[in-house]
Amino acid sequence: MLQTSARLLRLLSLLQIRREWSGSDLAERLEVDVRTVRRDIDKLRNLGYPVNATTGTAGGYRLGAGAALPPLLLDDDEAVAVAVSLRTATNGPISGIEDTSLRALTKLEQVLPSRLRRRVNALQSYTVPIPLRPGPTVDAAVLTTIASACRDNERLRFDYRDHNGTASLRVVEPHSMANWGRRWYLVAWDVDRADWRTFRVDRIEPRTPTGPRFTPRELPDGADVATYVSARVNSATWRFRARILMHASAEALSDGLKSYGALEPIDDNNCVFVTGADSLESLAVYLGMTGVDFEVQEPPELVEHIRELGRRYMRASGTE
Amino acid sequence: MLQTSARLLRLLSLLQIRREWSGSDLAERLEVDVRTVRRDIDKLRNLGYPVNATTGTAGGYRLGAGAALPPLLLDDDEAVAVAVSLRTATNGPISGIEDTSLRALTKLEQVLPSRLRRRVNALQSYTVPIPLRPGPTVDAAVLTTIASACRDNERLRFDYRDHNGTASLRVVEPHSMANWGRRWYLVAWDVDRADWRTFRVDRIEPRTPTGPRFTPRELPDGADVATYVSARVNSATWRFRARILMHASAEALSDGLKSYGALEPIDDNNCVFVTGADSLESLAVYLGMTGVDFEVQEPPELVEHIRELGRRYMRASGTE
DNA sequence: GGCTTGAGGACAGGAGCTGTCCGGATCGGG
DNA sequence: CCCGATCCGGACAGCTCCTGTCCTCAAGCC
Repeated sequence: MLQTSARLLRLLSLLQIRREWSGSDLAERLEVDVRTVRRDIDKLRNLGYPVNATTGTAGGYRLGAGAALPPLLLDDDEAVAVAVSLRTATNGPISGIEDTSLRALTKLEQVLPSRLRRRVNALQSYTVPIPLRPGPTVDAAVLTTIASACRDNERLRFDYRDHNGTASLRVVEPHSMANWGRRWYLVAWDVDRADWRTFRVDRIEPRTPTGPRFTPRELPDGADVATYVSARVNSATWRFRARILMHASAEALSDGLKSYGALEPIDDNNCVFVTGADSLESLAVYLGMTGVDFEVQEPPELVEHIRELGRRYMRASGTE
Repeated sequence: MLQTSARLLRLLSLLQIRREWSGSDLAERLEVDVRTVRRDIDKLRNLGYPVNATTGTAGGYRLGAGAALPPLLLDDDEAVAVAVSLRTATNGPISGIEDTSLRALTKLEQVLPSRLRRRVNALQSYTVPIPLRPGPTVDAAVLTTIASACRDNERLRFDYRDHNGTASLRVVEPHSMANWGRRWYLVAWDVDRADWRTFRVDRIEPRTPTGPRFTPRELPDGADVATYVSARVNSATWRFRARILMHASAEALSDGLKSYGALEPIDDNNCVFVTGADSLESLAVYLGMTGVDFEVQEPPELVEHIRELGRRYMRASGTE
C-alpha cells in the first residue's frame, strides 16, 4: 500500500525533526487514527528502529539510538550543509576518513536536486584557499566524478598533466581510488596504452560526459589497491622531507603536531619533528604556529624560507 | 504490509549503493518477482523519487536527482564520516552553514548507535587543535547537547564562567542558539534569575542529564533571535580589532583574505586589512601566511607578538 | 483517586499487494 | 535485418493485511 509506506517514511521523518511526540500529535499530522499510529510505531520497531515510549501525562514517543542507522531524512538546508562539510572533509584536516567521506558524498550528490547542487557549489567557493596542511588540494567535484565512474564501471575521459607538465588525453577504465598521504590516486586501465596506470587526481581534468560501461578487470597479480598504489608512489609522496629540532618536550607538542608527522623524543626540552611537505613556504609558516623555538636539520633550503619570513616579521615590527 | 515497506527502503538503499541495476538483479536481491520490482519502482516514482530507466540490452534502473531528497541510507562508516565532517564544519572555515550543520548533526547524533558514537569521538580527537581562524573553538558535543535541549524544550543545567572568570551554576530554559561572527551564543531564560540571558557557548560546561521539559516562552518584545543577539554582543565580538597596512593590491589579496575581514584599497601596491581576533598570537601567524610585507597600524600590542615571532624565525635560521 | 497517555486484543470490511501470463516498445549486436 | 535483452504495463485471481472502532489494562503525574 502506497499510503502506508509513505506514512512510515513521514513518521520516521517527524521523529527525527523533534524528539518527543505524543500519539495524538502524530495522528493529527499523519491524518490517521491514533490506533494506526500505534500500529505504525510497532512496524518501525519490527523494522529494527527503536522507538521509546513513556506513558503518563508527560508521555510520548521518541526515536532512540538503535543497532542500525535509520534512513536520514534531511531537509534542503541540511543536505547542503552535509554536502559542503563532506567536500571539505575529503581535503580536510582529519586523516582516516577521506575515502569514506567521499563515498558518502558520492551517494548524496547522486540524488541531490540541481537547485541544491548549485547552492553547494556557491558555498564551496568560499572555502579558504590557504590550505592548513601543505600540499595541493583536490577539487571535490573531480573526486566525486571519478568515484562515481569507479563505482558504476563507466569509462572516463580526462586531460592529464604528467610530472613533466606534458598534457595528454586519456581514456581509461577506472578501477579504484586510493588516498595516500595527502594525495588522491586513481588506479585505472589505460585503454589506448592497454596497460595499468596510476594517476594523481590533482592532475586530472575530467571531460564530460563519462563513457559507456565496461566489465571490470582484475588488478595484475591479484594485488589489492592499497599495496598496488603504495608500491608505486611510496617514494614520491612529498616533494620535501623535513627534520626539525624542537625546543620542547615531545609530550608538550604531541597534541598539536602528531597528526602532521612523527615526533622523536630527545629529552625534556627537546625532540625531533619529522614531516613532509610540498611547499617550504607553508611549512615555514606552520612551524611558527607551534609557539616554540626550533632549528632546521633538513632540508637546507627551508632555512632560507624561514629567514625570509623572519625578515618580513622584523620589518613589520619596525626592527630591521 | 511490513514486507512491502521494508522492501521499498531496501530498494532505495540498493539504488543508492550502485548507480545502475537491471530489473532481474533487483528481483534477485529482493527475493521477489521481476513484476513486483517494476511495481515497486513505480511506487518510488509515485512517492516523488525519480527512477530513470533505459531500455535495450544495456538497460537498467538508476536513481536520479529529483525535486525532493530521498532518505539517505548510510552504512556505519559513512555515518561516522558524516558526523565527523559536520562536527568540524560547526567550527569550520566555511561561514554561513554552521547552524544548519549543527541541525543536521543533532538529527544524526540522536539516532547514532553508541558504538558509532564512540568511533566519532575517537576520530574527533585527531582534530587539529590549532584553529585556522583566530579565536576559541567550541566543543561539538556541547553544541549538540544544547541544540537538542533547545529543540526539545528541555531545561539545561551548566557551569558558566562569565567574562570576569567567575563561575556559576545555571539552570535555564534554552530558547535558541545563534552563530555570530566566529562565536556561538545561547539565548535562554535563566530560571534562578527569572530573566533572559545571553551566554557564550564556549564558556558553558553542560551537566548531565538535562532537566524536565518546559513550555517555551516568547522572547521579550517579540524580537527575533538574530536581532536580539546582535544587539547584545555586537560590540564585543572580538577582543582585538586590527588594522594592517598590506604592501600589495587589494585585488591580489582578495582571494585569500576576504573571508577574514575587510580590505580597503589604497593604490596598486597598498591596501588596508581590517579584521578582528581573540588572540594576537594566531593573528600574527596568520599574517605571515599571506606572503606579503605589511605594517601594523592597530593594535600596538600586536607589534610585540610579531617581533617575537620574527626573532624566533631569525633564531631558527641561525641569523640572530 | 482521577486524569492522561501508551499497549494491545477483537472484529469486519475493504483496499491493495503478489505472482502469473501476456503483448508491446526500444536498444544493441551479429 | 533479425534476435535477444531489457523495460513497460494491462488483466486477473487469491489472499494478505491494513484501517477504524470499541474495549480493557497498565503506567505515570498531580
